[in-house]
Amino acid sequence: MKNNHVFIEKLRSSGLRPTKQRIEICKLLFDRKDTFHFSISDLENNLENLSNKKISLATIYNTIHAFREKGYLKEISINSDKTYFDTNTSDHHHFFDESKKKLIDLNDNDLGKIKIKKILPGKKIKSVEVLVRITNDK
Amino acid sequence: MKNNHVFIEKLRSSGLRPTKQRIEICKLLFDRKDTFHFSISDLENNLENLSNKKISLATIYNTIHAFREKGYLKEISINSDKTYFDTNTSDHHHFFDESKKKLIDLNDNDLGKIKIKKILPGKKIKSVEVLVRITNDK
DNA sequence: ACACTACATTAGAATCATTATAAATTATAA
DNA sequence: TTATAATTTATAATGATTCTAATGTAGTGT
Repeated sequence: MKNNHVFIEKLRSSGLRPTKQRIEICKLLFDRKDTFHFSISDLENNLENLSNKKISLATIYNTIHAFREKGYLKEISINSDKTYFDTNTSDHHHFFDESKKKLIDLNDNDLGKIKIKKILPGKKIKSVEVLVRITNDK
Repeated sequence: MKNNHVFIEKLRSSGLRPTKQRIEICKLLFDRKDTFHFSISDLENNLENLSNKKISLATIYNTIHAFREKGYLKEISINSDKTYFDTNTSDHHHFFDESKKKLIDLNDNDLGKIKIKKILPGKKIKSVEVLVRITNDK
């Protein structure tokens, strides 16, 4: 259980005012052992259950976008009606379980090295994202 | 310039009735040398310019979804407000040029083999998608 | 050729995630 | 404490996609 102070510092040091809504969302996202993959509606539901203070949907969107800009979160590319975010911001990839609509981390050991041989002059690589779609095996 | 007959056969052989709308869309998508990456609105614009018959938006959606189901098209995972499709249905991956908002094919030679070492019991791999985001070098 | 039926097309309405707006509230610095 | 700039909020607007139900059309059998 982390102290609020940790989050207040985290926010302040990246130029975000530590409001109670932001701290509440930090606690939910970052005060946990495992990676958290979530959509805005997941987050909304979790906030409603775990804290009795209601945070407006607009604030949830604003906060998550601010957190993404500050590098607290990674956005994950899935073709889905919803956008997914990941509290694990390190270089890594994902399974997407199409039956459960759940993301699963693939860490370095789970995936061979990816070698990109094509070079485009004047361009640089910003990120490499691998998504492995899986389904129930029949 | 391909003959309509080619498309009529293509459609019929996969169980789709060769209607004039479907043939028109086939001509636009598949009567070209290079891969075509497009969104529904791209397609809509192209249809409006290149053919004088108007095809309703609902039909464009229906047709593209049917074509995807029949394997004529691949859907591409980018985080975007729009869904993108690709006339190249072979196993391949993409650059996404974030400056130009354009997709570029990566063919087999452009990318080393991707090895997935993690196995989840009861699950099978449906697809592997690699997206390499690039920006202007500077 | 005719009629039948299942499949397709269509305009417009509905849906739903996300973004914008503008008024009220709050954090911070002076 | 006060000023001001950032933040939160309810609500409206947006826009891609899906749904609906009426009309049209292709293919089959007669």
